[in-house]
Amino acid sequence: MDIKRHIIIKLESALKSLGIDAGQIILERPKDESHGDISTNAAMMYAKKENKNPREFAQSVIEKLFVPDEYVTKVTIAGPGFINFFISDNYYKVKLKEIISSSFLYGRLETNKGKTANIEWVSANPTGPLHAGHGRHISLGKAIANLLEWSGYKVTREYYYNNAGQQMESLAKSVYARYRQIFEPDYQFPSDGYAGEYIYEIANLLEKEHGDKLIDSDNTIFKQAGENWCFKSIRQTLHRLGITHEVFFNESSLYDSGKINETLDEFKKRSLSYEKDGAVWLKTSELIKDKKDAEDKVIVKATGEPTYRMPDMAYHIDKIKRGYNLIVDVFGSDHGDTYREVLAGVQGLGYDTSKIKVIIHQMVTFVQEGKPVKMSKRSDNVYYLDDLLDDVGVDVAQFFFVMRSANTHLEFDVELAREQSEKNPVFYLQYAHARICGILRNANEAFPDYKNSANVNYSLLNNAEEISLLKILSVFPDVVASACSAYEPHKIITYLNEVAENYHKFYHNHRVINADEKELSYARLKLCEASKTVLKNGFDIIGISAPERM
RNA sequence: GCGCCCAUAGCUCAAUCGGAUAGAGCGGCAGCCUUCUAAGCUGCAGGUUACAGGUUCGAUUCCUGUUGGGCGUGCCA
Repeated sequence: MDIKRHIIIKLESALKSLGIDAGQIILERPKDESHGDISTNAAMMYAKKENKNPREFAQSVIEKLFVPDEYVTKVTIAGPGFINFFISDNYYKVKLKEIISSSFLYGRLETNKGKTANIEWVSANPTGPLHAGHGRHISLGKAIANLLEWSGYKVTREYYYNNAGQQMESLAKSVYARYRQIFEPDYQFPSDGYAGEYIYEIANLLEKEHGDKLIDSDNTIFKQAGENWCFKSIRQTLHRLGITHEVFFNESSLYDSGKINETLDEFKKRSLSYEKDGAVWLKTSELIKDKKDAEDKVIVKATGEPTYRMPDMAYHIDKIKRGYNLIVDVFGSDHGDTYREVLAGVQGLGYDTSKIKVIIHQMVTFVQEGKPVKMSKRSDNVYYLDDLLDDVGVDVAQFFFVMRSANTHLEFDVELAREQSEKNPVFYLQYAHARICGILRNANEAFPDYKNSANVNYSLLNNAEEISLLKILSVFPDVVASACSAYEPHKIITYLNEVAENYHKFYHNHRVINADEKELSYARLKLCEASKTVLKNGFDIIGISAPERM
């Protein structure tokens, strides 16, 4: 039973009997209770086309709706011409049964069932551990991947791995220098080297294993040791956050398979590239249409080496060819320009880029006592993601990173995040869950036969707090749908806050377990179970745990 | 200079393809624990949605301009 569908069908047939072939009808959940449970602006939309007074037109629509019926108790016209539907409490009790029986599946959608999605994110180069600033990117991607899964996609999580180029040479030189300094403290550290403390650690490992035998070795072993250490570090941090990528796509494979040259040839063939100053340029100024004053970009340097755009384009072509229904890229705002170039190039070669969705998120500032701080525990003055996770905990970090809309700058209050108190917004939600778990534990003792009770009298749930809790629980699937289509997991958090608020109010006003009123207790316990389900499922999407005790 | 993004309560942020009286948390003030978790609940105060125009039944949302901030603007990735 889907009430929205029910109402849409009624509206469509009402409009039809007025001679209007309705296109899309938009239903909303009004903010104000007095405006009913569901409202539509359809009358205003079509009145305009028909050149009629919206309120009068709404009235003629209502006359054709044939309400009240089993689930719709009342329909009113309000404001400039909204049609407001009031839904019977009985409907929500049917919903409650559904929530209980769906359990961990409640909120999972079929919208994208049978479709595949690829999401690529993190993709940090193996030149050092992840730092705190990476956190937003990582947590956001994790939550979006979860959202896609909840909407029905079969999701492939992918990491674009780049262990080539200047950066790796620099890493090798850095490791070598630290290694050699063990024996020759005055040995010069390269000016463009990685100053991080972890380089010492890698060097020490090499010394432990090989002594001084590597002094005359070439870069290879240092590069390998550095890469291995860094990549292991990255994966360990990701593991702490519960992230596993199914695919690590190695950039170098694009060279090995000849795809870079292939792509380059295609550009030439289509006259989308030209040579100038010894380099090859892509005509991005012509290819990019939605940005003013776009300039041409170099894709092959005068040295003969492709710039990063080349493999990026070949990579996207590869992903397109793999046939996903959706390809998601997550980028920080510092990559805001380059993705346009890459997509424009790919599109220029005739590929359909409409399936590629690029999520751009703004940067993070870590704040303490109201001031932006460079948090560092080490000599290299870097606040690593592991340090942040140690400081505030994995759940809190994940929550804070996903809490806000991605396209606005995020202020991460480390002080607040560290606080294990009611001030911390994570605990408000988790506390509601733990509270429910406590009650359910008590119920097992108070009513040993509760678990086996088949017939629960839901009609006993009649208080204002019970009804509004039921109503909020019933819209969870809609919230998942809207969060997913907008790629905005923070919408889930906003919603869960409403759930927790309604639950706490219910809890505060009504006692659940009461030996004298067994029937009522059972009904309320079901309401608790449903609340727990919604909270738990929501936590799963945003990627935090659901504690049973706090 | 140019491009992209942003500007909402003292602070951090929401606001359903443009909807009805712009909402939460924190901070401030005032209350509620002999009953299932007080990490909770209740009440009060706090706004010209940066500014100026425009579009329309209706604008925080769309358009133009101005101001202020973030990020780009490498033959780095």
